[in-house]
Amino acid sequence: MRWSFYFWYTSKDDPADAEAPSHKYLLKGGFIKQVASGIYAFTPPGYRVIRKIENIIRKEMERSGAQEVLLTVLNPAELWKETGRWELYGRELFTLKDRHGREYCLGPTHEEEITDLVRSFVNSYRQLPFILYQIQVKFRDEKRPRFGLIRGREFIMKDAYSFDTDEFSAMMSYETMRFAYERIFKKLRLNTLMVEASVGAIGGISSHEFVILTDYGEAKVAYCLSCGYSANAEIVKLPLGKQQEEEEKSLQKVYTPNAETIEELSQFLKVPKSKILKAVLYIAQGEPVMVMIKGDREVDENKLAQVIGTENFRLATDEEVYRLFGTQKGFIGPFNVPPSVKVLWDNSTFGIKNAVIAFNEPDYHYINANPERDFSYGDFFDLAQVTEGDPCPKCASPLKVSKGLELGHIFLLGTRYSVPMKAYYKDQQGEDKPLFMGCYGIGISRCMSAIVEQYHDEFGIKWPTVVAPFELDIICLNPSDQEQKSTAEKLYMMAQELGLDVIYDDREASAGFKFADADLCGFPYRIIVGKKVKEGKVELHNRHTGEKTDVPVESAIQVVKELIDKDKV
RNA sequence: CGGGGUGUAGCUCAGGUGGCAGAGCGCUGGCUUUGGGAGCCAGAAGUCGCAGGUUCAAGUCCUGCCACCCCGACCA
Repeated sequence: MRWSFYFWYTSKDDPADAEAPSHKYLLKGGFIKQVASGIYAFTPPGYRVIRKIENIIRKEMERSGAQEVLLTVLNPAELWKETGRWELYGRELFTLKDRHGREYCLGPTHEEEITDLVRSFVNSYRQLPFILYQIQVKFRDEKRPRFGLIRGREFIMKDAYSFDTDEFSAMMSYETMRFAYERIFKKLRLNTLMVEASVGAIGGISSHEFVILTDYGEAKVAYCLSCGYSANAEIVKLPLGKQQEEEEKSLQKVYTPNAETIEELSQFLKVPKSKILKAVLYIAQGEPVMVMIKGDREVDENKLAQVIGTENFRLATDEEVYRLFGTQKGFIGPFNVPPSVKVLWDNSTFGIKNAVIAFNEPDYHYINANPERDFSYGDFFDLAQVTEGDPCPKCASPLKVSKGLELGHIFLLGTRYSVPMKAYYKDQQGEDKPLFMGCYGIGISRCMSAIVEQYHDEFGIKWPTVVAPFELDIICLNPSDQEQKSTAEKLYMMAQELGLDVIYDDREASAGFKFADADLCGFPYRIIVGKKVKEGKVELHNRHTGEKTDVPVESAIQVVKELIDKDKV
């Protein structure tokens, strides 16, 4: 490709609205163009990267026996009504009507449609198992699109679905996909972590996420360096607190005006937050629920949802707190609690000694409160967010906690879709049985961002060779110099002949301009044709190592080809 | 959906207390340049997010709306 003819335009200024490195460099480097919030178009070089990622995924999917299909973007509402998801999916579903008033959605995922496809062809156990997959655009009206391609409302996804006779067979499909995913992320040069994930409201059986550790992700992952355990933080179980060995001091009532927050209380009383018992009031489906938890911990609302069996809850308002307890937030506690209030004790509160606690008296707290003597526990639950240093559920070593970005998710679904959609097969006894399903997703456009997050420096992107828009950039420093120009042209022809993905920067621009673009756009290799052509030499530059070497013109392309071939192994 | 912020040339931004619409980059033409985003000269380029209001006068003040970004709760 000759750059002077290529539709690729970079910017000298940092884009105003981009924070995450991937968002910034993809915009600045002219790989993507924002169309609306969470909606991006890909330019020719941007789409080249996407296609390379897709092809790596395709190859590994095919290798594991999955077969590619292409389902539709426009999904009729009827299918979604069969599984109840027309309502359940809620406002994230983009919906529309045709001229006859019939309802459709833009597919956010394709369990319904794939199940519909499969039930129309599969009748017998003899046809099972199999895995189908597609690469397609998905639409989700996200509450908050973020960080460029990282969370878009329109995005490219690979989604696969497995169909088996029973759970055991489905586990095999699941394992097949798990291994495929491990290979895919390795080939994409992404350093992912496989974490156990919540099976969530769908009631699946097993679920794993593939995440990279980055500040620009929204999942919280906990992992253990000594035994290798890793999981989405929301499913990490925390044990009952240890019995503290401390002399019980006498209970004392202390005037603590305006100490509404744990922070204020801790400073006012000069007591560590871990010595404070905090009461957090939620309203769940209209009913008050009080969570007692240690002051240095936060409630994990995913865990709370599991315990109370609904996701329909929120923090109580100041008025509600006052109406129930006759005092404001910060002064409520597990004493004389109205019978309508359900009290849940977090595991962390067990065994505390000489704690600070409020007993629903305005402007007063009690210090040196002790369980049994001054208050009594109720039932214990695991409700706290995991924090760094908490014990690993497997080996009890201190856990590490990081933000993670989810790139892939594999899920053993069971019969969640096949039963309501009547996707049955006849078993050997001639009986109808529901298909046993699994689903497996990879966010392809998100992977593009993830790669940039893992491979960049202050000058721009450093694409791994396997996904680089071009593997080699040939820069002719001074196109008006005939010798330089003809050398560059010759090298460009040779590179094309050897089948390299090469871009030839023949633009009329200063050297610095071309170097800056080369850095920003992230070509793994660069050949610079400059003054040294007089000595029969060009410079070879490696974007990843920063290494520069002079090589003879005749062998330059061969040298690069060998390096590229090595990178692709 | 709650909280915060931004909206002026293609891009990045400046425009106290209301008084002629600005800069840098980019773009067009010309000359000179070519190893780290070149120099000089000459130009083109605007519904100041939208609507209403206050005022002799609004980019600037007021009201409403919209869009986008960031922080929190959900998803690949």
